[in-house]
Amino acid sequence: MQKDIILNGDCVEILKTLPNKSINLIFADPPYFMQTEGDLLRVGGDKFRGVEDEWDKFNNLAHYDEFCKAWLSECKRILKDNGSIWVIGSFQNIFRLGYIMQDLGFWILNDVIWTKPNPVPNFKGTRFCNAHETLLWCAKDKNAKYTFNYKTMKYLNNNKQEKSVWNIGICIGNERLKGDDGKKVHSTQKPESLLEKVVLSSSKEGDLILDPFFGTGTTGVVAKKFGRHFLGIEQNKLYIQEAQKRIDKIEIISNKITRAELEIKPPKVSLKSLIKASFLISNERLYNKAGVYICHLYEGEKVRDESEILSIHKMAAKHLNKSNHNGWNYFYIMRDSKLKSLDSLRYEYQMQINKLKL
Amino acid sequence: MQKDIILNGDCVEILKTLPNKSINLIFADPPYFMQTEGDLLRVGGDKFRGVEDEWDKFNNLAHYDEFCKAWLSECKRILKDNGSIWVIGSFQNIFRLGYIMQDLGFWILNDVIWTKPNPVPNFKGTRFCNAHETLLWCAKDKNAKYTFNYKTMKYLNNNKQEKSVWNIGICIGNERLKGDDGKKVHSTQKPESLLEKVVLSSSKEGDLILDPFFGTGTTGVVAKKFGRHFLGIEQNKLYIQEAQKRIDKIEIISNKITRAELEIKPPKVSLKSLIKASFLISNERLYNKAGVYICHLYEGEKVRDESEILSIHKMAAKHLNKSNHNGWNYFYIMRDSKLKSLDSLRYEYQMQINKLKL
DNA sequence: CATTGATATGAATCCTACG
DNA sequence: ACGTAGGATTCATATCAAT
Repeated sequence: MQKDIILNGDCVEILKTLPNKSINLIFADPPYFMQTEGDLLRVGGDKFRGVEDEWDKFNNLAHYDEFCKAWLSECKRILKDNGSIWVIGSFQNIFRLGYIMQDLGFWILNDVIWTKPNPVPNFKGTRFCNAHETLLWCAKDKNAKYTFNYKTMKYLNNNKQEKSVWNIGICIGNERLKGDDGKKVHSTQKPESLLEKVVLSSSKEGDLILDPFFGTGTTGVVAKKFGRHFLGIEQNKLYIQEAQKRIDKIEIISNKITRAELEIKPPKVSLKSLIKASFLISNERLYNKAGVYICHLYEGEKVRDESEILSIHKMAAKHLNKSNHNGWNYFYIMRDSKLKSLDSLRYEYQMQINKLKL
Repeated sequence: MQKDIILNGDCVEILKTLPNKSINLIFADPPYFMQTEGDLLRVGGDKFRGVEDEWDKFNNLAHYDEFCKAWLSECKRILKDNGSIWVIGSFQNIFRLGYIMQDLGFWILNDVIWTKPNPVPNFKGTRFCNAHETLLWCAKDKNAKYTFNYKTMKYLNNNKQEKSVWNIGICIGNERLKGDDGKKVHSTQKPESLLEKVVLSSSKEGDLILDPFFGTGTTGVVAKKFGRHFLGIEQNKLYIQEAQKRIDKIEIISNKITRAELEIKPPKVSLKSLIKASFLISNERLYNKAGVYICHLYEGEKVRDESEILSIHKMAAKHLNKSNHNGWNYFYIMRDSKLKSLDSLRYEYQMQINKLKL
């Protein structure tokens, strides 16, 4: 299957040609069906140019629904079982999209709010200024596994759990593509920083990311930058040209964030193997963080205190008066009159194993 | 029709008894159909108590849809033509609600995001922390008029246009109703500050506000406080008791904000009537803000410059090189060697008229 | 009384690899 | 597919006890 290309043509027709379960991640920014009528004039009388493109014209809601069912059904078919899909919209269309996706069996993981510090104001003072758009992030079905680089997102959010509300400026300045006439090339170009969160949170290095409404290629730019592959679908040849120019300029970044190295799980190590490798001594005494003796190793896999034989986790929980706790983080051994955590031992063991393999 | 009472019984059945076009504003906080399964344990093993109420149980999405179609249809019937409706939900249900409301012909004015600075975290690190809920604000149909106290909301937002994203803390502390056991009375009590924005933005003093899922009565509390009437529907008698206790304690506030006095429009006055009342002189010269002569009054309704006869608005626009402009704010006359705006004259004229009426 | 620290809790679609 | 065991996972705020 070809990668890192932009296919020119009708979205649904091209989606139909793609093989089943072949895509890791989909980002879709479909027409919003804005249903605007007449001209909106700024104070002073010049015309506000929002979205007036032919691609945003539909006869009615039913027509729009039908279109969305078609492309979303194909997306579900071509998505890998452990893939996920992002769809962006605004109040005009996001309720159509969400409803249809639920009906198709997609399982909503989050609705993410993109709040804009610099939205287009409501010129006429007739409503609240529409200062956000909504993204739907869905797994293929209720029980499907999916990639979520939780720790990466936490790290990038000042070491706090990332929330469902993202504050990101709209695409302006140098990032915004402009034609020779100085006018914006695409009426709804998305900011790269928005796509960066999408890509970093829900894909891995080398993944294939599909964007069925590629436009001027923000998805391709970010995918390439972070070492993912992309596949674009776009009807408009001018957009494709502009997108390709942008993408060709991008240099690939590879670091612990793009490679999602923060997501690496602690090594699976047994107490027995730690004893065998002389990281622990048979029947060795275990202490808590404060250096208080709690229990001792017992027959390899268990620990024993004054009354019971338990797993390290159950024993830790018992002495913390909780129903469960991670024993690796709770227990310490004494080495050279200093406390040393079991957790650090398993990492050291893992490193030794890795060296032996080389 | 009775007001300021809480009706006990089935939501849809009671809605059916209410007369057509009798309600100014609806605020609906329906069950969300959370679809949780099993227990969610906190670190340490104690159970998280979210929504486990019977009222949030439905067989499936189709069952939930059917329920929502029923109560939303009745809401549309009883809403006045110039009324509006607010509905709150989260990603589990808001796409059902939005889709159904669009199908019923409601016209979405805004989807407002309630972002929470203090949400329940995602304990297991499996998704983005769900830190918001969504409110839909809709008019009865596409062409319906509706109340929006734009200037009031702007005033309350540090004189900036209020946006579609509201940052409000969840309901905790003294505001949160607790039983004798110290546990929350209602699992989803909404903060009063949320309802305050709803009521102040989209209703007038004396309006009748319906809440078909009254719960512990936050809507009633805020409605009474701001001089609106309310009508509650609630199945649970305990909730009704608690709500009534809260409401009885409330004292009514009446000021320029609750009375929406900032919304008063400039008086509709003709140039002719200003001349007739001697606020203007026939053929009087008009100046711009800088005191530069622009044109003079011409036959009562128009103004004339060196080349054209136009309305004051078109003339202002012409001299500003715009396609339109408010002439009342652009033009000044000379009185006692000082400039005086046409705008101030129409207010003075209006005041004189009002005094004569008394 | 002010400050610090421990504990409780809020609309939640909340684990996963292995046998 | 299903059960089981191992073990990974939270932020803001209110309350209350201790200093």
